[in-house]
Amino acid sequence: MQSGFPFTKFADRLASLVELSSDDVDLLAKMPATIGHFGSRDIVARKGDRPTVCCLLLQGYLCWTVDCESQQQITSLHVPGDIPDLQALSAPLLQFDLTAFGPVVVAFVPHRFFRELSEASARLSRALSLLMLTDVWCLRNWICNLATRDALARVAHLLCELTVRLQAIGQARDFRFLSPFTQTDLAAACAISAVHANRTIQELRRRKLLQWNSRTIEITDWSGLVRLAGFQPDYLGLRKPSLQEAKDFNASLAEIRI
Amino acid sequence: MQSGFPFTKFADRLASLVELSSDDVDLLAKMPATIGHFGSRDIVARKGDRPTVCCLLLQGYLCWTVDCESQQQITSLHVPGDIPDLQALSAPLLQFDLTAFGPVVVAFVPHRFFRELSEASARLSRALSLLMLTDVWCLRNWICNLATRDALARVAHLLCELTVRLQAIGQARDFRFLSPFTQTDLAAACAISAVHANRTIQELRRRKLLQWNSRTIEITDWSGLVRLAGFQPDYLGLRKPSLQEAKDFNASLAEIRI
DNA sequence: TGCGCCATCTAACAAAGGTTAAAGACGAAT
DNA sequence: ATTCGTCTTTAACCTTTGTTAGATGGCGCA
Repeated sequence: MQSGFPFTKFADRLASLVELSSDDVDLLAKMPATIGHFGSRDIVARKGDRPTVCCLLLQGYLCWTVDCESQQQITSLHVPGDIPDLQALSAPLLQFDLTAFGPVVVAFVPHRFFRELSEASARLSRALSLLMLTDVWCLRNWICNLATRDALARVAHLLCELTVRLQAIGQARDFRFLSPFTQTDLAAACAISAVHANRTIQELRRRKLLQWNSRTIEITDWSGLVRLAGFQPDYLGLRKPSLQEAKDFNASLAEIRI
Repeated sequence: MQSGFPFTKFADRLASLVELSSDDVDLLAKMPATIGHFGSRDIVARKGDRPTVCCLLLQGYLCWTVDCESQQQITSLHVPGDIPDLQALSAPLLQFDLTAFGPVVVAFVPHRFFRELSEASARLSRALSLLMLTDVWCLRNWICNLATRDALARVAHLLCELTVRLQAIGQARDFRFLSPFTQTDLAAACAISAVHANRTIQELRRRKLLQWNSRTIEITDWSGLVRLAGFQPDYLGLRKPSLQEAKDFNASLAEIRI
């Protein structure tokens, strides 16, 4: 299972951003990688580190976190296929902690490999740049989320983003996915208190937008959730109109139920 | 005044991050630039644009803004010497608006020039990477600021960051600087209402931490402001310990007053 | 000189969300 | 099966901040 696995995960993610040729995929297949396993809350890379490898996330979730004013704050969220520390490639001093949520598998890939990729293929170089850029877009959007939405819409928006990003890598096609996040984690991401996170989830449940039971989240009314959140996924840089696909899927679900 | 001016501004900024050799400065001096002037609230580059030049800020302030839920949100702040759209170099699709605050002078510099710089000098390449990276660090810190501090500390933190960044480029040495920002702008940056921004500023004045009159801000108690904000400037990546310098300066001021 | 515009300021009230504390619920380990 | 710890849920109360609306003040311009 392990052999070839890391690069396909990454190829899927890049393919969600740009169209890849078979030459590109051949180049990616040469990726040297060391596999690492982590448990929930393990810190994969720490503030102050100067790693010479990037973390390609294969399974689970990684978040950039920071202990600020005596509470942990989540500043971004990464799904399999992402390389959270790609932008640190040429200036590898970490200013934040990279924390695992749930059981996590990563591939450590030498910085050198990505530099060689960039030189070997203009398209791959562009793809890597886009990958970095979407992280920045996500950060600005995260700021916008915290700044302009109330707790309910904020949580809804986070779940919309998570769903679409999972769908872009072929997961959560049925709007259902496993989540290692506790309500306290959700609170740390959305900058609300844990108690209010609970109130908010219950309100989302009451509105029949989702179910969230014991580590499984299911979005039961996608277009309702999108409307509540004011979610516009263009900032994710995704090639496919996942939202439209999703709407179609949801519509078909609705038909079945009627 | 115009000739040579753009590159010195930029060299100052890079020198705040890494030590530059005279060769590096010679390379920077070859920077081709077109000067542009903008008025307050002008949009220098717009969401959806695909520019082939970067914006080197020479005078005034540029902010990345986004109209989200019918209100303008500021997601980052840039001072002279910064290149707000440097990270868009290789994937130049803009997802946000770059807005001028106050009268602004920029130098438009072709993307090509920065690619050539990176190839010509490893140190300059590293400096450019650091410049991009500090933007990302600032974004994560901005998230942390919105998420973990109340309005008073949030405003204090923003002013601390602004002061240190200005000092790093040789401005605001005496903790006094011109500001084109209205209280409404401050509110848009800190995600508070304009009314509350006013209350907050008055509280900062009442505590004798600063004066803010008709476009001029003066920090009158730097260490008090730093303490209130819980400000730790390491995320700015600055080479010089500006904070220490500042503390010394403030201490000397205090002595004079006694 | 006076007008209009915009920024600042003030006050009263309303709403959203934080805090504390304690009670259930669930799962893992013994 | 029991116990422990963590996660979820509930309730009461309180603080911060938002909202609305109007007053004040400065500045450019006719």
